[in-house]
Amino acid sequence: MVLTEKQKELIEEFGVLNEKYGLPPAECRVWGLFLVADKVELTFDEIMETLNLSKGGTSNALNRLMMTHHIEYITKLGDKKRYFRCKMNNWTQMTKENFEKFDDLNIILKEILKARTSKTPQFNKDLKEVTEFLDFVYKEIMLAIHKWENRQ
Amino acid sequence: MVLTEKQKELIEEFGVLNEKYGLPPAECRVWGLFLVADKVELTFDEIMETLNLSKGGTSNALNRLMMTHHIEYITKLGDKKRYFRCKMNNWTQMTKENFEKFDDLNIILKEILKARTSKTPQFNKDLKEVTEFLDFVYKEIMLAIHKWENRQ
DNA sequence: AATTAAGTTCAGTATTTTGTGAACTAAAAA
DNA sequence: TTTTTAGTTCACAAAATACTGAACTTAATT
Repeated sequence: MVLTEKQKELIEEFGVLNEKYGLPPAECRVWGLFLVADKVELTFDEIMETLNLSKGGTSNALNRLMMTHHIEYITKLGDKKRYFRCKMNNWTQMTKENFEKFDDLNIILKEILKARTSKTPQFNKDLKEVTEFLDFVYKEIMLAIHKWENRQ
Repeated sequence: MVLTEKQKELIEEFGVLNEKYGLPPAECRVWGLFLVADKVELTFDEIMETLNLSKGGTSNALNRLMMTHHIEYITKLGDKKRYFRCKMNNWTQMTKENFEKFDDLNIILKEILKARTSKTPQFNKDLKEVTEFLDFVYKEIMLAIHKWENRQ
């Protein structure tokens, strides 16, 4: 598969952004390829050749993307190959999970607050307010997602 | 400064969580120390000794935490030392910035959508819906933060 | 039964990221 | 003016991460 310069550029841009969130470069590029490619279904070899990845690297990236539910594969009768494709119906789920991780921070902050000395009342009050703020934002986000899911 | 086992544990827990978001371990521990310590103002040497960090490592961690506005320092007349402390009044700002980074993803997805082939209408429709979802959630989050900032 | 196809696994390498500690700077104290 | 204090800088070492490619597995085909 031949990519246009624009497609390559978008893959890299998408990659750099996701690397910031801890994904390995190869995995980002594979995910990005699914988003920019002119076809929806891609085979192992196509991905490997288009991105100049090794077999091991390709295998690893695809399996990680499947574990995180970003992609899936389908099979075709009388064909041994797998056809991989991007899952587009799980973004609200994915986003929800992301914000749940954001709530983990608040859980630890509340634990910290509970364990703090009483000798620093102003600090404790400030920290309490932070946890209240995070609680509030988290609830509003979940409400917003719920609102989206139940729209007509 | 001597820490209780509980304090040490909380520092590590807070550290592991923040390492997931790309912060170096030493920096996470320093930040965590400010959150669990029985004092609000800590000196360079206190931090270094309490966490068994090197001078360079301590200097680097403190400067990075200052650049990201997580901590600040005050000085005292007739005292050369700096007294570092955690900034607790910038969490709404910090949170806002975090969500702006979340919006960057949507900006790229919209670019990708614009550049896509017209031969994959279902995929394009799905991707468009993702961007609309992300738009919606982002707006609701900003609204929520605004609501919090303007509460009485 | 041998060969091919489609991928997996893993040892080793390359790269990047972190942290150390000694040498350095700049200001204050002796 | 020398010494001490408070911290910075930077070369190097250690550790973690990511990728490659060859050997392997499993199933299908010849």
